[in-house]
Amino acid sequence: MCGRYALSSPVQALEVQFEAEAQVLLAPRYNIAPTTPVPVVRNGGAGRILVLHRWGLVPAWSREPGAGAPMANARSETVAEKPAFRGPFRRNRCLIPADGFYEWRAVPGGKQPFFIRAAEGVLAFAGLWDRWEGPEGTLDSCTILTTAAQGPMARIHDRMPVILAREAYAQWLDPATPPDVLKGLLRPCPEAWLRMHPVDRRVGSVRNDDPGLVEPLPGEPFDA
DNA sequence: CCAGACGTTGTT
DNA sequence: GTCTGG
DNA sequence: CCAGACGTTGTT
DNA sequence: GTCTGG
Repeated sequence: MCGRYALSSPVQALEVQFEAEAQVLLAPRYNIAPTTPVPVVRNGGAGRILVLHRWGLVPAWSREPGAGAPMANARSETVAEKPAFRGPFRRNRCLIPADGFYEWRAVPGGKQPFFIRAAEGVLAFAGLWDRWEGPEGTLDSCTILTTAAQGPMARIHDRMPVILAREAYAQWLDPATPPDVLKGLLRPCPEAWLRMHPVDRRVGSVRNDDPGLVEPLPGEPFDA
């Protein structure tokens, strides 16, 4: 699963890695939660753009945005069939940049959060977006695809975000890519792309947002 | 035909 | 919007 | 994802 | 316990 992540890389670095034109300014964020606006890379009029979408998909046919359960994630195994995701899977695919993401492991007496970061550069989550239009205006929203966790990740949690290689960005974003090719991209990424370590429980509260959240927790036994 | 649903996760 | 259930 | 809230009535 | 907010 992926329900909290961090992105502090400068927007210029994102423009280079994703070959996209940023249409927003970004402040560093170390505790990004569902329902907040997040940067996504998607096709714009003339090329790739980096824009903000609400994290938690609101389908175009929703009666009220915010009604119904939050859809921060979509299972990659069923995304092509589920009514809420099928349309966006065909037409509205996006990349969601992240330095890394948090997962919580149940331990006696509570939950221990871990930060799983990119071994190098910035991660690209596979995402979908949709546009809801109501009387009050337009809401662009997005969701992060998940897949089975593999390797050391699996000791913390059984799901993880789909993370794409740079070589896959164009295929994922191209509306003409056949569904069977897309499905081939929806796999757990190689273990070598990730590093992980326990972090302070402060990350649990979304009110906390500082660089200390992603730092390794001193003295914490780490057998993941 | 119309009405109603449309999601994931973790925990028990 | 599109599918399912009645 | 976790943290935090969770309510009505009548009176001013 | 369950929903809402971030």
